[in-house]
Amino acid sequence: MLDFAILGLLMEGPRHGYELKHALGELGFWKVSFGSLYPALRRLEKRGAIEATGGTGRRKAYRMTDVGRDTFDALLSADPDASETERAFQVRLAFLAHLPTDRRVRVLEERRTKLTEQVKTARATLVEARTSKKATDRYRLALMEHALRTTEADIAWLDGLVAAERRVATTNP
Amino acid sequence: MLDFAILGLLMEGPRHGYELKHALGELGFWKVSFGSLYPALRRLEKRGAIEATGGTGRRKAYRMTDVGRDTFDALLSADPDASETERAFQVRLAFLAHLPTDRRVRVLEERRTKLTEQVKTARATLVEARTSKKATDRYRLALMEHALRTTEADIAWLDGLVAAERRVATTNP
DNA sequence: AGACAGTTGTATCGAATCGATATATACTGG
DNA sequence: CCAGTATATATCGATTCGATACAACTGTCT
Repeated sequence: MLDFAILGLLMEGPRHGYELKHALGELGFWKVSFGSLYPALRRLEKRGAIEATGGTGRRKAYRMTDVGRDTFDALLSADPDASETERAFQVRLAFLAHLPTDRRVRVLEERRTKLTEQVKTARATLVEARTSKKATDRYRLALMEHALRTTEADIAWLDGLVAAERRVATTNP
Repeated sequence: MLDFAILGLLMEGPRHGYELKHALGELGFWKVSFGSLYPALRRLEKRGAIEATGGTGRRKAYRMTDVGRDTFDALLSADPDASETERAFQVRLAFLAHLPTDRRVRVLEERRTKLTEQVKTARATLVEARTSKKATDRYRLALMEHALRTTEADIAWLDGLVAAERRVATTNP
């Protein structure tokens, strides 16, 4: 996933490691560590997906290669299977603009489906915990409720994104 | 952190691996993998914190030892440093009831402080992104906004927990 | 009874990621 | 000019992940 994210960022021009880390961090959902980042850059370089261009001073700027662009397109277009992680989805979302509208909506709706199932089981678990003979710990109940509410909020957010996408699609056909 | 979580769950009685995985999953914030769980059990057993008691059939139930109880207390009482992870906090929260009220409030408020700082920088980043010359990608903006709103919701949630804690403290002094 | 499918349960492998730490250069305020 | 902070790359060991294998137990259909 980190490889995907790096490639996505490099699509907009050369960057060096530190910049990539900050750019990722700014998205708000992943403060990637140097221990992940630099090995990832090495990985991508070895595969020929990126190449180092002498940066200013001690900086080592990397830029995309044709292989890299192909790799990125492949990762972006691969339809997300059910086992896709929260983080994987968010990275995909960050670069969703590279896909055509209909594909975007599909990605969003698949995620929605998954979250809806999660909410269903979470609700069941919560009911179980509340009606259970032996009282569940107050803080653990709070954690469950919070997780549930957060997921519901995520669904609402997705709905907003889908609506926006459809709006753009109709006004700009 | 997994070790901490396992110990916390075992505080309430013997459990076997599969049960521990499900119990953790039910809390809603961590679907731990077998690849993490079984090595962790091995780790704890080697340290003498837990011991296997012959479970039914192929099950291997583990129970706490005195060493384990001490380890758990130490982990629980150690005041969380600033670098504490989201997940570390949530695990701590799951077992917060083992601490006295004043310590509980302190844990919650330290977390609150941290999230408040996060909100501050996230807001700044967002303003920067919106007013920047080169327009930021729509989906990346959406990700930032969502991360911000989620964090704000987390803060409100924490406030609720603190309020509840104080209520309990005064009605039940 | 027997066969077959699904759930339960433990285990292990390689790879990705983390968190801490080391080190060194550039910038900035006093 | 010096001290402190931000920038920047790098590496280490340990943790966690995701996939997979496999075995035993629990039905259920015939």
